[in-house]
Amino acid sequence: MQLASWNVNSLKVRLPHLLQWLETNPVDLLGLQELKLTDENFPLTELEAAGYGAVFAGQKTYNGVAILYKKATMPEPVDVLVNLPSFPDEQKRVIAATFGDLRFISAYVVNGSEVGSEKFEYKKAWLDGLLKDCEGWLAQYPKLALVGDYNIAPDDRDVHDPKAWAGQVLCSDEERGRFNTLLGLGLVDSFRLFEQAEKTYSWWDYRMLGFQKNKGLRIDHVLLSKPLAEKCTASVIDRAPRKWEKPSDHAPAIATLSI
DNA sequence: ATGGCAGGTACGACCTGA
Repeated sequence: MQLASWNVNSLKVRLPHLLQWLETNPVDLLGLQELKLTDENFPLTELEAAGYGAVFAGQKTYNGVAILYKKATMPEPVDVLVNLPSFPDEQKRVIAATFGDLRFISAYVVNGSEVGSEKFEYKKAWLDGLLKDCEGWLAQYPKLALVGDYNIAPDDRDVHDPKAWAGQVLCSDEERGRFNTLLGLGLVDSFRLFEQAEKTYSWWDYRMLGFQKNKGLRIDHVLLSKPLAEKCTASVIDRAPRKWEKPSDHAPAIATLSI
């Protein structure tokens, strides 16, 4: 089976890309972030026509997350949870659901704007809430996947210009420390289980020809609990849709599991 | 050092993203 994550930066604009991508990448579960639309505008009809069901938590203008599941291979979702129990939040950044014995979570971690800013404090507090809840989830669900836009580049290999980004938002010790704490709880960065090409990123700035110059960061991750990581046979980032007309600034991350 | 691009809101100019 395949588990994936994609920050689509407006599902309204990116629906054609999503449908096209699913045609060639019929993943079983897909976490989406930055829907930027309300629930009544969620394109459920179009996705169901493509063979996918969905659970979603939308929001006007900002944020919004969803989980798509392939109806042919996945059981119906149960125990749907929106947002973090440990961090009450108006912003829709987390959705979780159970498919059989697999707990799948799609997360849109706070950006943080600038180290030291109010939004950065919100990011740290939000991540602390995630860490707290994750500890409980891992105890409850041996097979757990936490995918999403983490807005954290875990180490310098994940940054096109580590010197320029040193200490900056997405790369600071405070953010990386929390990411490592997450790994310490028992999650595995599936991407690093395998040999990877250098300078593989998942996000490129729209400006300054970021993609053309490969000035990117790897901030979108598929994290797996150990029982799932043991079954993981591949983990890649698909740059292809970043080359399409009017792309999202993020590329999808995909893990393949032998289950 | 700065701004650059894109989406949304709403129809002018601003907010947010990373």
